[in-house]
Amino acid sequence: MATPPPGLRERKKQATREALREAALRLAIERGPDRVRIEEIAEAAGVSPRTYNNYFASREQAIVAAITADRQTRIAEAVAARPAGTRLADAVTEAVVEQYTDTGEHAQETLLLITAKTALRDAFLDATADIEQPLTAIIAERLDGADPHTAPVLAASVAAAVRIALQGWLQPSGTTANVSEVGAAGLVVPSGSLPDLLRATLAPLSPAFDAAEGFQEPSAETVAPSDQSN
Amino acid sequence: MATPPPGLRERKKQATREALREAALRLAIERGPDRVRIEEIAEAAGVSPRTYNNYFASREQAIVAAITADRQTRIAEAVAARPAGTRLADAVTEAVVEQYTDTGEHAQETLLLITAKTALRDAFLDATADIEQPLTAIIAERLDGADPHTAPVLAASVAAAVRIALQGWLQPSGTTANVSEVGAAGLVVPSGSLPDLLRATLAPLSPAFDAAEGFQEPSAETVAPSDQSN
DNA sequence: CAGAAAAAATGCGTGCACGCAATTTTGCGA
DNA sequence: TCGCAAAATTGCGTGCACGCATTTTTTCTG
Repeated sequence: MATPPPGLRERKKQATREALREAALRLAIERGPDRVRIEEIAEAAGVSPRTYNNYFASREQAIVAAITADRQTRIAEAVAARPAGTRLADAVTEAVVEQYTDTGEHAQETLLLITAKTALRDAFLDATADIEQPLTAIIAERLDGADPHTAPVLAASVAAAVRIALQGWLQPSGTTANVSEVGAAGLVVPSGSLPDLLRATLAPLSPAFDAAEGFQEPSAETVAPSDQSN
Repeated sequence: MATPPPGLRERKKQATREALREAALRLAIERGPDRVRIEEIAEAAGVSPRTYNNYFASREQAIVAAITADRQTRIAEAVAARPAGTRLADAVTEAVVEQYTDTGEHAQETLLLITAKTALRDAFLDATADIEQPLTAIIAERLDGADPHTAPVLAASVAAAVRIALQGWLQPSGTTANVSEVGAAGLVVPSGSLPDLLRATLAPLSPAFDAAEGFQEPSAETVAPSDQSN
């Protein structure tokens, strides 16, 4: 897609970017997030400290990028991979769940690291916004012809929902002094499975997706057997 | 509710906060956003530079706070002010529109200032997240008894949608270099009226709200008191 | 009303994000 | 193959965000 020759220059940039984020993560794990100086990260990646700042705006961003790296690429593919007949809501939901279920090699170790420092956790949560752009594109494609506002809003809503889910997921300790009570019932699930939490969090948005799709095709009831055998 | 005496200490804090943001905005307008040193802001507010940083994490945040200050307070009230019979989607939408339609005294001047510098624009957009918490509370109240996940997600989605709308609204002003035909009186109001834009952007979320409300009352369970046709 | 405890304000030091301008690297066409 | 223009890298300087320890202010108890 418009990148048969990805460009040699661009390759080098991506290589540098990867080297930087890998170095950042490795050092952060080795000696703790606070004991990593950007000078060391830059050196480990073979660039100057100033160049490091051309790639990442903060130390936390670099570290977190090591796990959120190609998420934005995979998310679009994952949605596109769903059969065309699938409800858009389901396609997006399952694609999102898929992204956060991989449990990469050092994912556990990294997640533990992130929960430790607040700044890292925030950076991690902010990184969910990265899926917004790809999602907007893929949703707009499926909703071709609908109101131009719809796709961006739905994509942003999904990103926001994911952020909510992750927020609640890695929150077991340290509560927030809230001014308003949210009911006497149980507030947040105590760190159940992340996939289930994501599904539950995205569920409230399904009607919006259905309506957007329905507006697309006025006829034919969408009563397809929503079997998610995966 | 728990604040008959808002606390004398808390009052002083809010006063200081207000003094800081007002000073920040005034100085930013007077001499441009880049020519304001935090030392001056602090001095104008009668506190030390270090104290300033206890209130705001960045210069941009302080400046922007001057216009987004009590938005989070007003938004909840605005929703609550809507008649009980109103669709929640409409109540929220109109409440949001109301917040961004006031056009305060120096709003025009300030908006122009914000469009100029990218950092300010970003801070302004990030400030929309402030309505998330109040919205969550008020929505959860109206949806009392529903899935605990719903309210936070809907609130976050609304905030995201508002951000999208604002983003698109103050877009055309790219760089701050070329001023060939924009003119001095050229207010940056590209895509029609902001209220309409907000409504259009929030529209895709309405089905989600409707579904949430419908799920609330499957069969007129929740007793509606005497008719309050107001 | 005194004295202690909690909370905020302040000073200081450190690391760093980022603008700017000079330098090196990369890509492209003659 | 040889420049030349665009893009990336780098060094430098400036302001500043934020942790930490100290001092001042406010609130709570006896």
